[in-house]
Amino acid sequence: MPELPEVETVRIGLEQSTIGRVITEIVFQQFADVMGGLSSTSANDRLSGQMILGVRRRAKYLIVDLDSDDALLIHLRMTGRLLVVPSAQPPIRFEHLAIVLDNGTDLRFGDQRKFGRVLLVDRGALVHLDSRLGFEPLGRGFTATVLHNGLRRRHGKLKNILLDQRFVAGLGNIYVDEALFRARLHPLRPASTITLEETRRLHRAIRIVLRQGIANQGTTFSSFENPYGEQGRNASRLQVYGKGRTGGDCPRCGNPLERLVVGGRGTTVCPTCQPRHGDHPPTPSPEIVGESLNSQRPASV
DNA sequence: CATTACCTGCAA
DNA sequence: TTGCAGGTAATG
Repeated sequence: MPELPEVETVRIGLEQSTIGRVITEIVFQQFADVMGGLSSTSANDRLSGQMILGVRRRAKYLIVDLDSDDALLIHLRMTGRLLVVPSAQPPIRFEHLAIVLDNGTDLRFGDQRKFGRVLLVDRGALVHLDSRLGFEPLGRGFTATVLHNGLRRRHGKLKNILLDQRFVAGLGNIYVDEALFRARLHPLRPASTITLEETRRLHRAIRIVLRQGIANQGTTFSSFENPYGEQGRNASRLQVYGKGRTGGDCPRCGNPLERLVVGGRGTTVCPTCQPRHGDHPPTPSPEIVGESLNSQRPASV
């Protein structure tokens, strides 16, 4: 389930191996609509001969800048994969598109569930994308103050708002649950009631879990891999995500984790450490254990 | 605001 | 056989 750290991991991988390469051919495979209805002929006409100038990320989108005014706008959604492989290699699993490059490698896009897209867009059109996305949570503009101001004027459940890409762009289900746990905030907490002190914890937690995810090259829960087919190492660093289903215990207080549905998504909380109402500190003092949690934090990105 | 559609593999 | 997984757009 690619979220910001996974998409960033893919971006870094693509940057290392595709910049300066020229597209020689586009080959459509299983899913004809992977480019949003663009035909194979049109895709080849417009893309062949174009050089890849850079690979950017905005929220969970990848933007491959080309040397005309074009860009490839890629979203992996749930199960999309991008791999760099030798051109002679047979199609990857669920391959929908092969972008043949001039150095004997292909950029291959596959997606079991066909939610993901590789769109050819005018680069100028990206401002519209940008305008409907909120803060980059690792960007300079995303401060605790900004987060606090945003949360207090929103009404709704904290988790829903953190998942809203128009507010903060790049968080998904995994990292929201992790950030809320680290900040000791309940996902159902009305966002407008969050205090500045709590917001500072949340802000810090968001940045820590995302940076840790990137440093570990993403969370491989089932199928995520980087463009070279390597799995992410972050799954073992998760504190709560995925443990609620299996009856796991809170890594901070040892009580059983709880599973609920928030905004239609499976959610794991510690009912003790993430009290639903109020600003009371969790019953067991988190300080000592909390230090060891923080010690997992990787070098800043 | 919440729910459904989009898809498919896999666990229950 | 059912339903869950979840990012986003569309719909109620």
